[in-house]
Amino acid sequence: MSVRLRYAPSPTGHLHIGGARTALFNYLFAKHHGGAFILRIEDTDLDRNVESAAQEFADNLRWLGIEWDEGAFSGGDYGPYVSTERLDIYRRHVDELRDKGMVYECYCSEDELAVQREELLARGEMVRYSGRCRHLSKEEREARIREGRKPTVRFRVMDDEPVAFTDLIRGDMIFEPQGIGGDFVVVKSNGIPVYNFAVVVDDHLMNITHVVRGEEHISNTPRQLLLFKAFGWTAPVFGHVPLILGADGKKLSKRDESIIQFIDQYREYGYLPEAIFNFLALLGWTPGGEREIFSRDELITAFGLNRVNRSGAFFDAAKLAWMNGHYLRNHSAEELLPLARRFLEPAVAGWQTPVNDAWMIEFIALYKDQVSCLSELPVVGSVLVSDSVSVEADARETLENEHASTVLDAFVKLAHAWTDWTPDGMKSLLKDVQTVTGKKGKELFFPVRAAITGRLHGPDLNRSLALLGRTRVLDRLGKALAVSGARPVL
RNA sequence: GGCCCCAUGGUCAAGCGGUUAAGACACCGCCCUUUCACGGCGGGAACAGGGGUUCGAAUCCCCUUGGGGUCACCA
Repeated sequence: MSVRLRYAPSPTGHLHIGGARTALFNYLFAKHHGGAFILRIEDTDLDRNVESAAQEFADNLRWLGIEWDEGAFSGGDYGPYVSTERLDIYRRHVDELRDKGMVYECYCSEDELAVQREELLARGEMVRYSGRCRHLSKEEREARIREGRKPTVRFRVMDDEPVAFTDLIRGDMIFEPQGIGGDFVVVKSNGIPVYNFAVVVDDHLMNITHVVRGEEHISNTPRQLLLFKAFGWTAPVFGHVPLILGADGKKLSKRDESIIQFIDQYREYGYLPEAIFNFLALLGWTPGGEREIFSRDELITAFGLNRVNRSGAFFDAAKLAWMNGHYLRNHSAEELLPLARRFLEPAVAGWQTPVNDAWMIEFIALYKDQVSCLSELPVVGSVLVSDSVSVEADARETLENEHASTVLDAFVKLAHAWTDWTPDGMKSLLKDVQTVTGKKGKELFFPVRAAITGRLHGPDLNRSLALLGRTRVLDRLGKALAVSGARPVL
């Protein structure tokens, strides 16, 4: 039988790196085994559902290159793929358990439950439901209904034997019946099933063979296993992946602002999906060996749950930045243009002469090797992209130096008549300046660079000059000359 | 607190009884370069502690310590 895995988020916010990583592991595992990857929306918590969140999940998953074979927003043979569209399915299954006497209505209020919980917690015991409504008589039930109480439906936990399963990542797991927490709620008082119930029904009906999810779900597993058993179904195989940790060493909280953790944010900063894909795959999993740059197909080929780590992993944004830079360097400026355009166009919006694609490609080529994301392009290249450039202290010092004025004066005079403003042309121009002034090396290049960019460091000077163009170069040289004072040699 | 999970450098991690304990990110130094960046070379930096088992433990077992997850009518 072919393998089927799913990613089943609840649409309560943005896709974050933890969720993306879970989706990715499911995807990689499914594809590795030639099986199906499914996207299901688990929206049983009506209060927390966020409009358009599901759509946003789908968009970001697609952007990352994590495509699903069936599921929400694309359909398939096992739909619907959204919990709230499956309510009647759940209802039928609750009825089935009720007929078997395996569930019962519970009329305890949330306040009453809270009091019991506090008591148990204070006593240091595992919180478990008392079973108070387990054996209510018909009269007692009717009395409660008359009080206006809306019941939940609880699953009757028979605490006679431990629940065990073999986790694909952690090995054998055994839960003593006491550790399950007593009869648990399966349908909320609003008639909507609880996640733990819905996933079981959905996973079975959708023929899910492997459930790969975060470690925080470990304690849910025995309850779900009990449900599978109650229905007489074969449970899927489980694999619990380690948590992604924040700087504090705790499970990454969506409210933790010390770290950028939403996929759409990385998208905004101009990260490449393939870099995030690669990075996330290696967070908590390793193919072994020393390599760490892998294409999507290579990851699919290499992936396996057996090499997933068991301990939590700190999310190292600096390494992601490095990896993204690596991918940037491996793309040509032409390839990057469509992605970089939205960052560059606003940056040059104030320019009198409109910049064309060729200009932007050359600009990208000049700077792409030193940035870690596309949004940094206009920042590192600000001296070429802005019309008001400040002169840094060391650059000013250079300009005030004696030979600077000599070089600049010669440059200006030659430049006025110069027609070839290409990088090669600029090379010849500088050569001529060298010939005329006798200055070379740093004495030649530093003053020119300082004059046109206001700083001593930057990318290739010839190309920078060509990009700036005649008008701007002449304009900036004029201003620089005012600083250094003319010492003509021509 | 109960239940459960985890433990190699600052971080990601290789290692599965015998290694000088890989590699990458970050950091530092040198080289390349007109400069910066890229790149190359080099450096500092780790097996939480204690008991076993064994000729021999980072590797296997136990305990301690530390960290984490979870205890909802949330997922």
